[in-house]
Amino acid sequence: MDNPTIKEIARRAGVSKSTVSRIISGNGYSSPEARDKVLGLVEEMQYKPNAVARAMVSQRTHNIGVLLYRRELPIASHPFYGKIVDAVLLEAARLNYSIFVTTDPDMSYRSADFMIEKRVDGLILISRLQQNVIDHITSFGIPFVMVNGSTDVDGVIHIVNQDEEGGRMVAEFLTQTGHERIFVVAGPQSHRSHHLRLKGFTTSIRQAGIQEADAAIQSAATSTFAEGYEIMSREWEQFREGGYTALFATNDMLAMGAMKFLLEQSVRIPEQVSVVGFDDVDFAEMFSPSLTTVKVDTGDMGTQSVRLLDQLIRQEQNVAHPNQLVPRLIVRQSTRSL
Amino acid sequence: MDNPTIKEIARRAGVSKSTVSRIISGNGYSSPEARDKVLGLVEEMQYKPNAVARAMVSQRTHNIGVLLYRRELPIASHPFYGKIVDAVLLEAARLNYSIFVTTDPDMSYRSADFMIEKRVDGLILISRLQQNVIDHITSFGIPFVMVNGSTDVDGVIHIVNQDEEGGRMVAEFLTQTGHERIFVVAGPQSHRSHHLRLKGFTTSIRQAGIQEADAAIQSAATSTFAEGYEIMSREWEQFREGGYTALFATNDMLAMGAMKFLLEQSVRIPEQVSVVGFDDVDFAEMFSPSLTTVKVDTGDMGTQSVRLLDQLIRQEQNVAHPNQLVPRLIVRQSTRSL
DNA sequence: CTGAAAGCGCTTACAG
DNA sequence: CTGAAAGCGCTTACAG
Repeated sequence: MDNPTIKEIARRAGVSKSTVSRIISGNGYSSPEARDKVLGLVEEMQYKPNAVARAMVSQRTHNIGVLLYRRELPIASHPFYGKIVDAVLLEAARLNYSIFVTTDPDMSYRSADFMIEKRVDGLILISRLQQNVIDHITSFGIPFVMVNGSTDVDGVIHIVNQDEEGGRMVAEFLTQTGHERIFVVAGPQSHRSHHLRLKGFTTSIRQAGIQEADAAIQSAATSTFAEGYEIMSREWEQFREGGYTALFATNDMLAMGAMKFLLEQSVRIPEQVSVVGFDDVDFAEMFSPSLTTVKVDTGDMGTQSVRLLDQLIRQEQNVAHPNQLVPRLIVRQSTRSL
Repeated sequence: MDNPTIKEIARRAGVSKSTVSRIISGNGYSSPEARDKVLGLVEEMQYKPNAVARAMVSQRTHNIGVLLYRRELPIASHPFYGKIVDAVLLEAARLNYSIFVTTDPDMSYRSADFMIEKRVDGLILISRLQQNVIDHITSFGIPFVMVNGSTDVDGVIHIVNQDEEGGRMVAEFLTQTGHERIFVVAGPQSHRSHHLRLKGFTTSIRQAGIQEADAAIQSAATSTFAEGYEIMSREWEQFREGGYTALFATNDMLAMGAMKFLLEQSVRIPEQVSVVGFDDVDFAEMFSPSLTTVKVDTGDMGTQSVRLLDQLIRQEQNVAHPNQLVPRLIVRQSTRSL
């Protein structure tokens, strides 16, 4: 029942453990006879090298920890962060790493410490993380990269989208299609992405000579569908009386939550109101009407995070900080020209 | 930079490695003086026990591998399976296991073998897996449980929903609310859950004396939103001319895909057609109109899978096979009484 | 090309 | 209560 060891193979093959090790790992010389014998036994006995023992001597586990800092569910199934995780999984497999996925509802050191005890080769930190957690991780000298974090940190590789540019794209698109009265639902401004999306949007809108926009910015406490719905229902009076022709939310979930409320009030989208989101989560295309949005390349985020982390782990010199990812406006059914 | 070891602590504390080990692990006796000294150093040097070394001697890694057998993205972010993964993550943390999440697009032994090499304590197998993979894993004697697999396997703990019962609930709900002409989109019948949902539905519908239903069953090749949309557009003529007042799909994604097509044809839901799905993925409630569906308790699936696996790992006697989870009909905006 | 020895960082009897 | 020794399953110089 127990897995056979190199020792057992050596015994049966009539050679030393060293020889078996060399043959299996492919490092060093071996005679064809020994090779045939050993490889035959490996096959026959279904020998699987013990990665734990290997890690012990090589001081490399080939494991990477993904830390998803989220206070609540969903975690891995999050419509945005889950996409990053998926890409991480795929790229990690390509580079022969295994992935520990962990979360830390308490936003404490706990899960980071746990990963350190497991001696992961590196860490991928996703979403909101406090400065103190980063300091803590840094103090252990373990390689890590951040993905879409709340804030930039000096010297830390941080993979993010050009969110300000994305916000600008939304503003230009809406103004160029004739919208002037725009209602904005702005996600938590403590998070870099929501902050920059709003900033890019408002800056651009002002440049287009639209002033009223300011008054129509609603702050969302979270970035969820429920929150979008809630805000819209709370501000329904103001919205209706404001003569708004468009709505922009700093992410898709907020946008769709708001949209659902509007649809329930029999507001016709896009005939009466155009709606734009941000992220391009899967559901954006599925919603009815499908949502015009700015696509964030979450696949690239995940892929890059693994590649960069791998470079850090392998101690490559001068690992270049990544360029911010280029967003792309995707026009769907939820918007129209006036 | 390197993590301090027990040896270093021992040296500084002026005691032996054995003593340090006993104090840190809490097994065995130690004097208060030694304890103070050692614990002080642990704190000061930020000592983190090396879980790899511990695993080496204890023959337990406290790691669990989650194998998601899926041919395509999404993986961890899958609207249904991702929920199971989330629950697994949470329960695993509670029981002090770390989770490797892996996938295997080739449906081969590869990722299973990889997990075996990593010497995980056990495996959680989710979704479609071939019998040969199961045989392969079984041959290694590693504890594992299945969650929502394609098929039952003798002696293997398999956590599933009462899908046949759920199908029956849908049929009863629709017939009792006056529907007789029901259009059915049936997901891949090679998968246990789709098969049983359809079976429960058709059996019940026949008992209610409705015969025509048979003719209206459309087979879906996959269980995706795109497939639901595609089928509905392909069968649009037949659907319109058939006078159907209701549509049942064996999962939510198919249902919403079909619904989106209908909405695009200006079909009013539920006024003209009632739609029922199955699963209760997050989107079901968010969709507009929100989808009436049968809730599968994915949270419980994930939680139970970890608990049962833990029992197998700890070699508890007589681990009871779990009861099938009880589904629950959730009536939302997409259905109405005739 | 091969084998004996040391060592990766722990834990666990065992003797004292 | 404490320490020396052996061992978990490998890899890696080193000598031959």
